[in-house]
Amino acid sequence: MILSQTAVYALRAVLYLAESGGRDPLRVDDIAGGLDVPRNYLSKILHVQAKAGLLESTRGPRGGFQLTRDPAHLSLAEVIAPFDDIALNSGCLLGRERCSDDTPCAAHARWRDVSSSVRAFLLETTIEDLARTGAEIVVEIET
Amino acid sequence: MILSQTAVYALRAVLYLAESGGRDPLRVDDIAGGLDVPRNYLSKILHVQAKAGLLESTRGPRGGFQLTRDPAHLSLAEVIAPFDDIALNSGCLLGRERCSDDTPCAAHARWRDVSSSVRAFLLETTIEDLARTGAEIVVEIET
DNA sequence: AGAATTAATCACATCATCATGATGAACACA
DNA sequence: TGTGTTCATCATGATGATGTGATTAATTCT
Repeated sequence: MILSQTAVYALRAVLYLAESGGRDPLRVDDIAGGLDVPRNYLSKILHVQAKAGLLESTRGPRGGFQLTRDPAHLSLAEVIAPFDDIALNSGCLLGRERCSDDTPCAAHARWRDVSSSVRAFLLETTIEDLARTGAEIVVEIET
Repeated sequence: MILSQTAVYALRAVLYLAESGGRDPLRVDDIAGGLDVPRNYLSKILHVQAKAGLLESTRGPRGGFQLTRDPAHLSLAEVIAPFDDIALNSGCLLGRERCSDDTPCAAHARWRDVSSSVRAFLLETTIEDLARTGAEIVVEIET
């Protein structure tokens, strides 16, 4: 899988918040229930996102989590960043050094194109893009 | 990382064999030493590749591992297959189902292009492609 | 046959990821 | 003030990926 389970949870939670209008905070219990994701695990993930500034958390009655950012200007990369290393090894697929710039292997240029297209996708796609035609968020993950 | 450590070891080992001419078998000790990779761990990996038919192993003196295939017709995908699931989730990035074909989200088509370009790269690039201008295989992996 | 060499295998150890249950800390509201 | 609600955090466990050391099995060569 290209994203860790944690990053997928993070994305789906942010998406869930974006699709819920975002007027009042949503509780962890509701988000976890809606996504069918482990509650306490999600709680930690949301906490990390709050510390990263993407979410605002409020405790006590009527508390919960809210987006602090406009989904139209929130990239997938930003949501993923606290969990997965997005660098995606822009150099060689195998982590070679001699293969970076000076003496590229025959596949080097093609790989660079491919890997940078993945990066570009994550940087340029917004949460709003995913939300549009808001297909329901489904549990099924490839085994 | 897009590939597991194990898959990277597998690729580098096959590459090492391809670059060594392949006339006589190479011992695990030599490959592991040349790549600076854990010996016994590599041994298991090579064993799996032998069972997959990519390598031939011979025991006893003058034994070791040899490629059974022409590097020019051996794709990265074939080398990786026994270790990493190459499927790369051709559907939605988030594993949604409703987002597959009928009601794609706004990002769906772009992601499908990106993910299929990764798949195409792995399927179409050969070991020989990597070996050409045979940049030395270096240990450094992005932390 | 016997000794040396080499892969194959076994038995663990270590670590990160993913996950659960219980408890603590902040907050709203009567 | 007190009570319930909610996030925050702690302690622990399960699992798989990665890695290590010792032993076994097959093969070659003398």
